[in-house]
Parts: sequence; structure tokens; C-alpha cells
Amino acid sequence: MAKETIAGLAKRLGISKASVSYALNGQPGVSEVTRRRVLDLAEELDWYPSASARALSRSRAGAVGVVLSADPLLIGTEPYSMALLAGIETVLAEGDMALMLRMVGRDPAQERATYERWAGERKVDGVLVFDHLLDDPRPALLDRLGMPFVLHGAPETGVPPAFSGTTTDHAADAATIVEHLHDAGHRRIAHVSGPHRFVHEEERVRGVRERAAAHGMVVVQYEADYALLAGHDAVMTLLRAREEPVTAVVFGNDLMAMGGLLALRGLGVRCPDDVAIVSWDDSLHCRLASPSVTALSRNPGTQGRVAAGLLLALLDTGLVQAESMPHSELVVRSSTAG
Amino acid sequence: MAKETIAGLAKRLGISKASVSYALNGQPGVSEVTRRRVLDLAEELDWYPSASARALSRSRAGAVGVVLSADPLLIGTEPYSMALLAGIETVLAEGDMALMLRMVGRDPAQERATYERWAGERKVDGVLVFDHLLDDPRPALLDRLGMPFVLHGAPETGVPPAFSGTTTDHAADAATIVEHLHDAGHRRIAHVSGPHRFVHEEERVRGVRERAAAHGMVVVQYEADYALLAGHDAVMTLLRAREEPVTAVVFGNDLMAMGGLLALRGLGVRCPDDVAIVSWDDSLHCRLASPSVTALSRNPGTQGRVAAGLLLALLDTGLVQAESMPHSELVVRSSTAG
DNA sequence: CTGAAAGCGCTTACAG
DNA sequence: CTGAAAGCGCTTACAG
Repeated sequence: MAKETIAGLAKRLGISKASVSYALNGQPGVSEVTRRRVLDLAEELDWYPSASARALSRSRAGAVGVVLSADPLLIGTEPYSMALLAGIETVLAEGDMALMLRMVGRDPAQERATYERWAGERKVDGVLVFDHLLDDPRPALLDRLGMPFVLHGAPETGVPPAFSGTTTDHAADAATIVEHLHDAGHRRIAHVSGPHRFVHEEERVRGVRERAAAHGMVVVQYEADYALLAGHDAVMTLLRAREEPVTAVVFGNDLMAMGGLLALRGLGVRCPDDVAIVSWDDSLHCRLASPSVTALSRNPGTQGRVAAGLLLALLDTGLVQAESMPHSELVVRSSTAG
Repeated sequence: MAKETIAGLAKRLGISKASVSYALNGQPGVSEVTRRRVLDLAEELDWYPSASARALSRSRAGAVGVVLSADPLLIGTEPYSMALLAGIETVLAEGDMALMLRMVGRDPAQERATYERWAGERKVDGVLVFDHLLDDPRPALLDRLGMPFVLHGAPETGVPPAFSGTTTDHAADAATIVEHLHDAGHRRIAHVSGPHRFVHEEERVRGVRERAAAHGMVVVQYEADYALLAGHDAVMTLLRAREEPVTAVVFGNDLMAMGGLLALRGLGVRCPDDVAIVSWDDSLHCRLASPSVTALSRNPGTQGRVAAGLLLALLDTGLVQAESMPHSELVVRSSTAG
């Protein structure tokens, strides 16, 4: 059987292609009776309009792009990204948009090349961008390319916002964590953060420092890179310091917290008795660890849904808006229960 | 600046659209000089041919689809899938194919609807299918839809194969695991598998049973569903049995192994001294666990690359072939080191 | 409400 | 090697 087309349907029904098109797309210009006949026939034939023909005539790809740029070694170990992606996909599917996924290493050039290609080929109608950097070149690049985008984890850029994005109150998250540690009696803590080139890390560092200062607590900052080993090394370095040791360590993600835990175990340092631990991301790792690790749950699924919603709105109406994320929640477990 | 088109390039260069097209696509029909001029201009203008126009005239979408059907709760906790996807994407990108991703719950109807939609709209040129089921309806469905596909983890269907797919020698994997446990002195073991509706689980169950029988070992089979809790419950049930208890448990994936480990811990049963543990999937969880867990490393990245390669070959040449996966490797850790 | 026609931006026989 | 033209399968003003 040859592939059915809109012309075929029109002929079968004895009407014009235009009427079929109007009927399918819910446009005015056809009687209800005709519309029903068209829809019924399409259903009966299991027929859908060609995506590429539609894309060409509408000048709309019907797809949204996401570049996941992650260290190959970390891929799949960060549940946060997958949950985020799942949230995104849910909303896109509801909006009849496909998700085009590209995975590249931590290589800005490849991410950039992908956007240029997608824009040039008009392969996607917009993109979702993650992990805002200091002096991030991507917003300017995407603007130049005329590619609509939503930046997930954007900085506040004033009112009206410079571009669409989701914002997280990292200061509030920092306060939640610091308060928890302060209540548990800690006065000297360390903060093992991700790379400071990420804007959200900078904000977290400042948030922790300020909140701790308000309580007269000492904070030792340590910049790392989210990897398991980095967390391990951080703890080795921190505990080897000649000064009075810290009694709690806050890690920028779950992997580093796991690495830190392994380091403590190796050193024979008890957790939480000697050193307490908090992770800035919750995950199964934190639940399964021994001791289980207190963690900030950030609802990645919801975040993905919100971000995708912003992009669909931007594509439909051109509305640029910033939306703040729901508050994170601290899940208290054994690692700070001392 | 209005969007450049092939007609625009042709006019600028004073040649026909056809020549530009031939030049861009490496077709014969243009002189080398002309070809260079075209390519140089395209590069200078940062221009790419429209994906949808190209798709329409070639009757080829330039994309491959993947439906990830996973329990929302498990999403992101199974590193296997992400690594597989990364492998797939790498090969697709090299072949200039986009990856279209759809995530649905464990709902066969939604997966089916997605394939029908994709086929009807000709939105993708082919799909990669995972987790072969007993009486799997998908091969027949995709055949009926005229949608090329590769089944990752396919059964042997004879020579020539009934469809393209990758096969894994689960019997060999089972043998590897059983031999390891036998060498360590175990004579009574349990096998906590995933659902038997998955063909690969059926093959594993048989593989374990047969190899164990060859050594006169006793195997207690327990069917579960890959979830953390299922592993936990399995151990509770197994150790509550009135008979002589097993001394080792093989789990169908890393999550269940973690659940099992937690159960042992809760019961005060020592691992590996009282009960040893093996996971049929390796992951960070296994590395981080306490004790670290012996696991079968299955190279999901390589598997993804092979599967994607098969699909590209099928699309290019129509060649239907089955390829067997590289052998798995047992990573021995503390959980069986007793 | 309906039909004939142009247009979206490519590819590809076909004639020169 | 090059050019004019048809075709891919839709959408959308425009006339009737």
C-alpha cells in the first residue's frame, strides 16, 4: 500500500486538500460534518500528516533540542539529569513537541557546534540550556543564531528578564543547610563545591559563607569538580590540615559526598560522630550509603517540567519570562543525626 | 537578515540550484572548482541546508527514535540505560542522524502509540527497541508499520535472522557467575531475577540453573522486578525459609543487589561471611556499597554503539543482521571475597 | 464553507 | 558539467 497523503484523503472524500488540512488542524473553514468525516477517515486509515512536509510549510520543526554535556565517566551516575530530562519530556510530549537529544563530552566547542548546526538546519525550534556559567557565551550565541532558548538555572537578570529561564534560590538552600548544621552544634564546617565557573556554585558559596558568618561559624571552602574522587581528595586534604578540624562537610553533589564518605571510612573517622556530611543533591546513593546521607532534595522532575513549559510558552507566544523553582527540601538522615 | 536558501547561494554564485545541491552532497555533476566555491560560501555564511526541506524531498527524516520505557521511580537510578544511550548517540551523531527520545512509563500502550505516530508522520527513519519480551508484540507491530528497527537484546532467530538485533550470551554470563561462586565454595545459592517476561531473564534463569546443576549446586529462584525494595524483600523471604539457608545471592541488577545488602544489614547477617552477593550489572552503586559488590560489567556503552551501528547499516543498505555482544566481565569485589 | 494555486526549500531525473 | 522543471506533502492566503 502506497503511503496515504492529504491529497488521497481529499480525493476519497471528494473535497479539497485545503478542507482536509483545516479539518485536521482545527482551523475554521470547514463544516462540522466535513471535519468529522475527515477525522474519522484519518483514524480509520491510521493516518498522520507527514512531519517533514508540515515542518517545511509551517517553518517549524516540531522539536526541541537538548545538549547534555557531561563527563562520559559521570554519565548515568547523576540521577539529577535523568529526572530533569524525564520532566522535560513529559511536558514536551503533551505539547506535541519531540525531544532531540545530543550528548557531548565536557566540550564547549561541540555544544556550540551543535547549536549552530541545529539553527542552520532549523532542525529544532528551540533549546533548553543547563548549568549557567560565569560569562556564559551561550545566551549571546543563541541570540545571534536566532534560536529561542530557556536557561535552566539562570541568574536573576532583572525585570523584565534578559531571557527566559528558571531561577533557584541558592541562598535559601544554603541557609537551610547551614541552619541544620548549626542546630546540630557544628561551628566549624567545610563546603566542598563544584567548579566556581558555574554561577549556581558561586551563589551557593556566597550563601553558605554569609549564613555561617551570621552565626559566627567558620567555613572552609574547597573547590572541586563533582567527581567521586574529588570528594575523596577534598576530605583527605581537609582532615590533614594542621588547624582545628571541621566537624561537618557540605558536598556540592551526591557523588562527591560518596567520595567523602569513603575517605572518612578509610581514615577511620566516624560519621556522623566525628564528621557529619550533607549532600546538595539527593539520590539513591544518599539513601543507600552507610550511614545514609542527609541531602537537599531539589525536585529535578518538577524543574524539568517548569523549564519545558517556559520554552513552549516562548515558542508559542514569544513571552520571555523567568520562573523561580519550588523550594528544596532537606532530607535528614543518619550522616547528620549525631 | 533573511534566512539564506540554496536558491540564494546559487544566485550569488551565478549557478543553478542543482549544482549547489550536488556540490553540498558530494554528488557527481559539478566541477571541483564549483564544488569548492559552493562549500566555501556555505562555510562563510555559516549556512546549512534546511533539515525539513531535505527530509521532505529525500523522504527521510534524518532521525532515529528511542522510546525509554521505565518506571518513573527507577529513572536515573539505572546507569545502564544512560550509558547505553550515550553509546547510541555517539554513533548516530557520527552518521549524521539525530536522536529523538521519548520517555514513557511502563505502559506498553504508550510505547506502541509512539511507534504508530512516528511511523505515520514519518518522523524517524527507524527505531531502537530494548528489552525483548516473551511474545513481544513489537517486532510484528514495527514490521506492519514499515518501520525499520533493531532489537537490542534479541533472541537468536536463526540464520538469516528474522530481524536486526544484538544478542548477548546470557548462558555464558550465567556460567561466569556460577563458576565464581562455586570456586568460592558456595553450594546453595539464590538467584533473584528480573521479571521472566523479559526473554533475557528467562535465559539467565536457565543458564544459572543448568550451570549450577552441572556442579551439583542447589539454586533457589526468586522472580522480582528490579526495584530496590524487591531486592530487600527477596532477601527477607529467602533467609526466613525453614530450609538450610543459601550462602550466596545473585541479583538481576545493581538496585536489587543494594536492596539485598540493606536487608542483610538490617538482619545482622554479615556479607560476605554469612551470605555473599553478586550483581548482574555493574555501577557506581556496586563500587560504593559497603561491602563493595562483585558485579558483571556488561559494557553498555559498547552495546549501544553496536546497536546503533546495526540500525544505520539497516537504513543505508537494508541489511538485516544479528550481532553478538562482547563478553561481559566479572568485577570481583568484597561481597564475594570471603 | 470550498477549491485552485502558490509556496515552504530542498533533491533529482532529464535535456542540453 | 550545467540549467530548467517537477516533485516531496503539507499550509495558507485568495477567489468564489
